[in-house]
Amino acid sequence: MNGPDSSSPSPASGSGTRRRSDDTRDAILAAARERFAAEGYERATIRAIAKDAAIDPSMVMRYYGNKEGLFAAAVAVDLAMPDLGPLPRQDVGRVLVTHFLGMWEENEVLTALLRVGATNQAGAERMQGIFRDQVMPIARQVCPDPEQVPARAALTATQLLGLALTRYVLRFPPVVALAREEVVAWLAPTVQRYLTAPSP
Amino acid sequence: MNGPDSSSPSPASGSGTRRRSDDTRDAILAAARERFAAEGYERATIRAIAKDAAIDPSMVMRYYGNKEGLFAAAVAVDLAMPDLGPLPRQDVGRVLVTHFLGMWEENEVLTALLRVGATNQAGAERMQGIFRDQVMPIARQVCPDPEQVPARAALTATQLLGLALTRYVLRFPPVVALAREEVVAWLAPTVQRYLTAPSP
DNA sequence: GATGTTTGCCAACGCTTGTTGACGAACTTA
DNA sequence: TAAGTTCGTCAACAAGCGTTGGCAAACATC
Repeated sequence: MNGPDSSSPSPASGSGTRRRSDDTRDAILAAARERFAAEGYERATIRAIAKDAAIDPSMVMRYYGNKEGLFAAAVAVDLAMPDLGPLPRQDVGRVLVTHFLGMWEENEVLTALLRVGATNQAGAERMQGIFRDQVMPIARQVCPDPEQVPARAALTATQLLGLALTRYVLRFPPVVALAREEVVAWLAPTVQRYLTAPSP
Repeated sequence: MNGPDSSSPSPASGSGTRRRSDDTRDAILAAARERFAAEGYERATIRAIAKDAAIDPSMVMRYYGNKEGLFAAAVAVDLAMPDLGPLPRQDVGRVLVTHFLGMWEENEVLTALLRVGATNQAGAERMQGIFRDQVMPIARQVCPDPEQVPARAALTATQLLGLALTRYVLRFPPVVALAREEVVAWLAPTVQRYLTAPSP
């Protein structure tokens, strides 16, 4: 049998011997991430990704089934959210904005996901899932009223994703020009207020 | 001669007789706006737009030259920014957020532009132009220090575009669920601070 | 009524896309 | 060494794309 190899044996994970083709698989994923981040879903063609990875386009199909499967495999996001429990309440804004900026600048997957999410339904749903599973839980740690958690997490998302959009996707010059500390100094109070301040 | 008719005689403008084909032109633009807003640049095909407008695809080419020309003609954005001069300083945040929300909900062109801007270079540059020509000037009316105008306008853009992104493009459920008054109540102080508060 | 222009449809072009299947080389196992 | 599996290339496909040019009907002008 020679299917699309949907049972990927987690090559990077410690256990399991590394297969001979895993270098190729990794090269494909790296190229895919780069293309998706730079051009979005439709314009990142399988042929271009294969060329970047220096292999034949049909290999992409064999290892990831189809383009959708490649995208799903390429963008696996772990925001690695910090634990806000043992933190002074007044620091959560600064810590979150700092963490968010760091994450975004070292990880092109996030830009890829945002670019794709803007035009692709599957991409948008993926982002919704990340928000629900990784952002809302940490909001639950600091929100005064549990009932307000979704709304407060949502407000935080508007500010942080708006920063990512204008800085890393649209690249508005004055947003790009801001130093990281400036961004933190301005945005931290906003996030702080959305998460912890009493309702207006 | 029978060129792409680049000298469009502004049919809707009061002066100038309305040509026989202007209904077709308008139908094309309306269909294009809808498709671009719903699917982004690449997936909004000329064939689909023509079908929506109930005409032949070749008509689109004759009237707008090519797909790029169609996009340029379809998304002409006027934010109709209010004059902040005769306004109490403490009201600018609320007025701007309210205006922004209204604009965005009655005008699908804005969603089209944001969706396209995320994957298309021309779209991103168009957004930069709107920010530069329509947003920065009104920031200039209320900013204390002229030198800080770009940065403060940029911060405002991160918040407002982040709201548009999560509410109208990605459609995060908790953001969609917010009532307009809630959005204004939460975001107005943020915008107010970005534009008028002393630097942090 | 004849002439020229405008409006629209039709058929086709060249190209790119995702995707498939056959086949040889490289490697593994016995 | 022999058999079987894995890895990779090549050539091709069907479909869809933006785009083009020709031609017929509708209209305007004289």
